[in-house]
Amino acid sequence: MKQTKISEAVVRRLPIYLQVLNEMLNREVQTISSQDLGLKLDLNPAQIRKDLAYFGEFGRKGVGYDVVYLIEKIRQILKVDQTIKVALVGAGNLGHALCNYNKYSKDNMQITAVFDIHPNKIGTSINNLKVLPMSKLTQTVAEQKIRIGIITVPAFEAQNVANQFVDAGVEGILNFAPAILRVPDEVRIQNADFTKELLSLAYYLVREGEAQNESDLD
Amino acid sequence: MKQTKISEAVVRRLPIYLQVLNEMLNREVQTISSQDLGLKLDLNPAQIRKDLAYFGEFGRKGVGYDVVYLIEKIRQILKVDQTIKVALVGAGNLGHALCNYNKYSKDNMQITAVFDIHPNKIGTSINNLKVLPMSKLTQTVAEQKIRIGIITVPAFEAQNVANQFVDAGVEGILNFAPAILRVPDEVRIQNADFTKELLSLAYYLVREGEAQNESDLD
DNA sequence: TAGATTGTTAATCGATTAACAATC
DNA sequence: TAGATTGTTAATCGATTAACAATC
Repeated sequence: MKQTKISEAVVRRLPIYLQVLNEMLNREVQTISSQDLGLKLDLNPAQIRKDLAYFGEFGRKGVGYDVVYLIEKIRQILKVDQTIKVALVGAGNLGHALCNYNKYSKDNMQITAVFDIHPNKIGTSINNLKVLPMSKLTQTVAEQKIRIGIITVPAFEAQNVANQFVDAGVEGILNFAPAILRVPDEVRIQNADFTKELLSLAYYLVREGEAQNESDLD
Repeated sequence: MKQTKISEAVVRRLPIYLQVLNEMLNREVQTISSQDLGLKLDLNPAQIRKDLAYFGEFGRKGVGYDVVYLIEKIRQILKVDQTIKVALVGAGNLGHALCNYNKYSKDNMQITAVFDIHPNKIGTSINNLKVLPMSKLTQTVAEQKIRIGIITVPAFEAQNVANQFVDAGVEGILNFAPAILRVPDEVRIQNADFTKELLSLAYYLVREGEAQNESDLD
């Protein structure tokens, strides 16, 4: 109703807030101000207040935000107050890593099915999950009400897997393959390709023989 | 000299351009226009031209961009025309995955040393690299002229590893742990935490029982 | 009450896009 | 020459920040 169309930048900050809030929870902090949050995250307090205000009035003037309550609210916003089921295709090292993270996560996102294209992977177990053949994907997604697909296959297989996820009816795809995927508009794609992260990090290196001259003007 | 201070958004797009250009190269395409690139990437052609123009005049009016030449130029900008050495701490599944990617990558970023905190990992091999104890980190970074550190340890160990990387003199850190790391300003931190990616993806799911009403106004 | 901090409006800043002269 | 496409300026759009009344 009041939803003005939330920008991606805002949505990307919500999980970061959640992370700090969970840390606060562990330290049994009751209340946190936008000021404190801003200090921890190098963000402007006004921005944090504005981000949260898109979704409701979660704070108390003169006091700040109740940690437990704000966690609950952000979880609702992100829809992880309910369990969200996730399927993963690509039972390699990266697939294993994600399944393990999953096991220890407090978030309500659960990888409940793992698939692979290659016969030698099928039938092996990851975290008590049997690796299934791709032929079982559509059926499993429907039966288990899986809503998100994760792609951890090599780039050249990624589009094919994405197509199958889309046909099976997932609403979002997290893609780790270094490939540009085409999917219908109604399916959300999120890319998490660390080769690109690494390349953009390299940009900020100082080229050998080039002095850094940032301090010149101080 | 002409460097007006390039925004992060621009830097993050450069690896994406590089990816498409490499695909074009494989298909033996000689020349590509900002129009075509924009179509492939869902980006505005003017934005692409502007991004590239920050760094020089790489195109030809009426013709477009020479694929080979532009790849070369973007690699120079990202500083991956030279080999950049990378160290990784955390020889778990994720560490393995990154080392493997690395092996097949055409980019000049090389993981040349792997470390772990836990004695049972030390001495094992990943991709012909012996896993070293943390005590060897400083020395190895110096000797091998390693410039980037990757952190693939659990969250509670991440800050400690980051400190050691900083002390050893790396210029950038790619952090996969779901933790907020504090490092000096001159060290660049890039976070690649997929738990956050997954959470922000969940935001775009349609809550059960809520009809999607985007098509109402068409 | 005095101090602190929210939610929100207005001001600022920066990024994206449109438009077009230059030119291949 | 006519058509295409760049590099760049100006216009637009959107995101961040400052400021402050409301209020705990």
